[in-house]
Amino acid sequence: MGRHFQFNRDETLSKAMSVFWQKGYKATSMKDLVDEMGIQPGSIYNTFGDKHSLFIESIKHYGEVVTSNTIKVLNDGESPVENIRKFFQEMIDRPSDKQCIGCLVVNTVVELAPHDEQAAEVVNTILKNIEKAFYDCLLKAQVLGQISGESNIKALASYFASSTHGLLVTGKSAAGRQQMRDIVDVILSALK
Amino acid sequence: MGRHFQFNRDETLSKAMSVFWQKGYKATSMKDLVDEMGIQPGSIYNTFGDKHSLFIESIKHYGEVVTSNTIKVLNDGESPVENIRKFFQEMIDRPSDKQCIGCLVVNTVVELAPHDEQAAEVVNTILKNIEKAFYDCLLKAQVLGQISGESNIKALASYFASSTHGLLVTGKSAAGRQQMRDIVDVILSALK
DNA sequence: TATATTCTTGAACAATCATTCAAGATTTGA
DNA sequence: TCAAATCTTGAATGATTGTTCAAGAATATA
Repeated sequence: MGRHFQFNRDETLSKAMSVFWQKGYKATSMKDLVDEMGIQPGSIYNTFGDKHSLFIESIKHYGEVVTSNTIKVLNDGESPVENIRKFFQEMIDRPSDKQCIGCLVVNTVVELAPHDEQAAEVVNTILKNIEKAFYDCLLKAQVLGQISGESNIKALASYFASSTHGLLVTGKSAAGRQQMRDIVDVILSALK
Repeated sequence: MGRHFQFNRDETLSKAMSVFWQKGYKATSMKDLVDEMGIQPGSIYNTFGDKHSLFIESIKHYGEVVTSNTIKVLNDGESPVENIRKFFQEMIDRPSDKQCIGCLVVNTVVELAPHDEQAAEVVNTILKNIEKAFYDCLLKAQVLGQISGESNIKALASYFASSTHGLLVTGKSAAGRQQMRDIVDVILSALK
């Protein structure tokens, strides 16, 4: 019994995530969140706890979306190597979408991870899962004979993850489309 | 005439830079700066203007140091290719130094560049200079016949810059030493 | 319909933020 | 030695921060 919630939990969490994604943790004020989420401070605290808890839940949500999406792209179709190409092609297409806001996980690694243990743990888990997705994909490629059996696919997986971070940073700077394409071409040459 | 400055401008700027480097722009309070720089708010405002101006000057200072250091490493000795290897070797050795604080330029690209035009311009200039240092080095390598004349060295320069960003992000996460070495090995395989 | 329960509101809170400025300290030139 | 000039100090400022809470609104059960 009692009054029902007037808002959808997942929807408001998604909106909070969006604000943190665009502005970063510190630069996002409670006022920003109230404005964007469309509910009052009391409801936010009642539902999500304090600002930090809301942020942690936001990264977790973001991580789930990104991880499952990555796994999907890397497992689609029948050619693992082609899937990795597709993954990086999508990286190039992203920055022009919306307003070039990069990746919440990378943003968090840079802004908070060194001083926020809880945030560090969450993002490290996400990064590990994405690296594992690369590893699984490379293993398939190796089994299919698309890449040499002598390749160090553990190293390659770490490399692709790190290259992704690099692209996300580069994409936030003044890098142009062609430059991003050039970089991706070289990154993918590691598969030859 | 009038009272002399009781502090060294460059020394206090260097200390401010250090705080911004460790904590980020938003997370650094004026109190932090007063404590670390060892001078009172009035002196800071009198000498550097407001917090934002002090930050801009801090990145510029950081950029000069990093750019000249990169140029030095990439031009040392007689083997350009070997210099690139050395550059990335130093990247691996860094994270354990001090407390793994990454790179102020990359931190700024992520935290401020999308919303702070002035900061964006400063860091983009720095990034362009570092990429140019890679380009000049690769050009030398090509002239010396260390890499193929058909290599797209403009693309390679962008790639090495982006790979550096990636390593700086990866180094801030839970990545271990061996993982960093693995990644650098693959990065450098683009030179073969 | 009355009561208990639960969510919503938004004003109020203390803490912290960046910034200012008048008073004091130090120096130079007269 | 006095006066003008300039730097230093740190308390005070008003704005903004994250958070709380009492009052009001909505719902379920009896």
